[in-house]
Amino acid sequence: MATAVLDTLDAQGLRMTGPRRALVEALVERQEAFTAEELMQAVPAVGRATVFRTIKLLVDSGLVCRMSQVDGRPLYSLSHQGHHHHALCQRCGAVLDIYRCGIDTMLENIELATGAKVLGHRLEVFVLCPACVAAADESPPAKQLA
Amino acid sequence: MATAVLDTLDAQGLRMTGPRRALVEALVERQEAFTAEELMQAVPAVGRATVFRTIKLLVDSGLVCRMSQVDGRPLYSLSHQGHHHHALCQRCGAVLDIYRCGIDTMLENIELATGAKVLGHRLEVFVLCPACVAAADESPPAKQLA
DNA sequence: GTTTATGCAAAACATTTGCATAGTC
DNA sequence: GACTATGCAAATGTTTTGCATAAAC
Repeated sequence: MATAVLDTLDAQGLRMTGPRRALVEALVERQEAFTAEELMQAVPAVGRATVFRTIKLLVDSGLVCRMSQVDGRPLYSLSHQGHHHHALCQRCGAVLDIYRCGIDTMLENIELATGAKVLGHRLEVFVLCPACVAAADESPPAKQLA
Repeated sequence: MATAVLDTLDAQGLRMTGPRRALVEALVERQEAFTAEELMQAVPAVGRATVFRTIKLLVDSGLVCRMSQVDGRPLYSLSHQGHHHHALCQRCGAVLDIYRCGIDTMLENIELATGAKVLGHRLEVFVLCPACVAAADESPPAKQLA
């Protein structure tokens, strides 16, 4: 599982070091979105600087995507494939991928309506995931990513 | 022009102080998006803390909307009406409002496809505005919000 | 006169960087 | 052995906070 990610790094000519291995394994293990701080807590042996450097490296490699939370702070998750968007569950922290979002049509309409040329976009959707919709009535929120 | 904004603050029981007036006027004067820092530079007489406090207050009042730049840093602009999105020109900093974006249909589809309940969303579109599309071939980028 | 807002300076955060050391290839 | 990555600690940049003062209602 983590191997695929590590292979990609290898293919990019990056060195396979202990810290990188440990960070990638931590990410794969918890199939969830994470903040830089959470990742530092998950792998305390690795220094802050390396965590930030590695996150940046993974984002640049396209292996991790950066999203933003409601308050604007950055959140990351392993990127699964191609261009897509995310729905962040506000209760449990789950991240749902959205592939067929129909945004391309939307962007075309924007170009037509405004005359602007679309260079890129970012869409964040804040949701309650199905499990949390079901659970929301019974138990209190358990939002805890750490 | 600035009056409408000030009236809204007044209606919310907030005091009409010199600094607030000055900040709101600065915002209205430059009909453009701004960062906290730019606003501080525009009204140097007002202290940092007050600038941040006032921005927050305006965002909470719905008078200003917070968006994010490509790098994730926050950008603000006077909000014109209702729910809408923004297209940020990457060359000149212009902000185009997008009202009829068709995103509601998209969100409904997301709910159907994933079973999640959509609580909210944020869409940022990064563009070249029409003027910049025209100018891009001739002159070099002049991105300068300050 | 009471309550709220301001300014300043300091604190709190999050992220980045310089540089010597250690690890990979 | 050459080059890259790491760790630490310090620097950076931005936003927040405490508290005494000043302004608004």
